[in-house]
Amino acid sequence: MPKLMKDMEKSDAPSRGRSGGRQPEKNRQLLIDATLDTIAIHGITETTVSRIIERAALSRGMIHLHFGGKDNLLVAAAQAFNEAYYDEMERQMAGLPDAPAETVMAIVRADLSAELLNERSAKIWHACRGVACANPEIARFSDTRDFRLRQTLRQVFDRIADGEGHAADSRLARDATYGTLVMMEGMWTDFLTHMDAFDRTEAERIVRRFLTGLFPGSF
Amino acid sequence: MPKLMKDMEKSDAPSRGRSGGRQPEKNRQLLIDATLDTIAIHGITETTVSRIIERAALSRGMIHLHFGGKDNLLVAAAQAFNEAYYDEMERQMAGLPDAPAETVMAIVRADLSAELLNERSAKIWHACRGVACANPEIARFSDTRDFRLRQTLRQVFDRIADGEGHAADSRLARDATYGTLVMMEGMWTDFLTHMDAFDRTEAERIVRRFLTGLFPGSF
DNA sequence: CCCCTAAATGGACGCTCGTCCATTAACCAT
DNA sequence: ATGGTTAATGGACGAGCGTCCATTTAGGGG
Repeated sequence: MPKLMKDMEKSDAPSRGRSGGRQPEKNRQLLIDATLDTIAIHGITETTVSRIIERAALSRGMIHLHFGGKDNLLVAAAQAFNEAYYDEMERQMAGLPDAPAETVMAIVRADLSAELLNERSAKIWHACRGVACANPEIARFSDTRDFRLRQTLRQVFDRIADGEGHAADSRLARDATYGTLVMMEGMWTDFLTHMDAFDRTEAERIVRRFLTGLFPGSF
Repeated sequence: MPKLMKDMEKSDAPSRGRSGGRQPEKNRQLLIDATLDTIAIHGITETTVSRIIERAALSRGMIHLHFGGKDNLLVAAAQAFNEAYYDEMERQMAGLPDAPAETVMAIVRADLSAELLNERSAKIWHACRGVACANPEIARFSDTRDFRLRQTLRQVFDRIADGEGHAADSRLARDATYGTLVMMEGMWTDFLTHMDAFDRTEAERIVRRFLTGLFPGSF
């Protein structure tokens, strides 16, 4: 059937035709993207091999060839999703001044930004969380996300607490970290069910109110 | 096969044997319970008709007989789950003094109590949220839960804001409502993935810190 | 006591799932 | 050109899904 494009330009990259040729890396990525799209559109329950390969416009056997099965593909998709989250987070955080309070708010703002929190990502994130209960492989990636964010926030809050001289309240930085994370997670959940009514400005203001209460001198 | 217990005591209720007889209401409830259990144990993806009827120890046709199909059973189960949440919430709130701040903290404490927030309920809640994206019928019940909690909290926070004289900050009660809800939702999510490390005391303290920041005179 | 209604059974059905493999097509080294 | 290697195809397969219905069973009214 793919009789078209016999020998076309093999211009820019070595051993990589424009299309119709063999491109295992590209097809691998195509499958991952198609999987994430399908989860976002149809939900994890309705994410089937047939739907994924239809969306990727590839043949049925590709999943088995590149991933060895549907389960492994789901794991790879979850991993790719989490990496994309961090890449975008770091992109938004690049070149920021070193002011601790501003760092925290930048993290919050990035986490709630349209690039990171949107219909597609919220649905995928939620689906990953759901299957993570039964799939330790996927749980690992979801947890990594939490862990890195948690680490970063904790360090910054420790600095802020030191700066304000809250030696008396040993649990302050810890509570700030947990409270901030929990608020962001709750907002992702809320976004999922009230997408149209969600207001990023309002969401950010509420987190700031929380932090103002804990660190009056910094926020 | 159920040849046992031909005619036993038909004591307390009219036309209702102890067991082995015909009890449509009881079997309906049995199916709902079995469905929720299966979701909690195996996850929504692995919740099949076969597993449900196996757990309920009923025959295959019962689902079609009582609910007309698996989908309707899931809706009924989601509804029952939400009703159980509110029943328990009201049970814990019964006979409380009318102090506004105490009412808020009682709601938070109840929402985080072992009776309402446990492995089973967290998993079911999460699964319901997930399918709610694709199933408007289930979304209705999940939303009802939010709506009633939101209403109640908002009223109480309005009273508190009035009492403290925060007329200048028109968004205070609103932000307090949204922030409290979002924190509770985030904690349910966090509970799901870090069940062993979850600490109800700590969780409650963090919400209180948030509210102390907003209403220093009341919390 | 028997019959009628409704509850309950469980196997048969068609369908879709995920897996796998025999085959074909493309690329590279010779 | 040719042969070898690997990407890619798509249909076949058995298993399991949810639905449905012919049949059996229980219970109360005639």
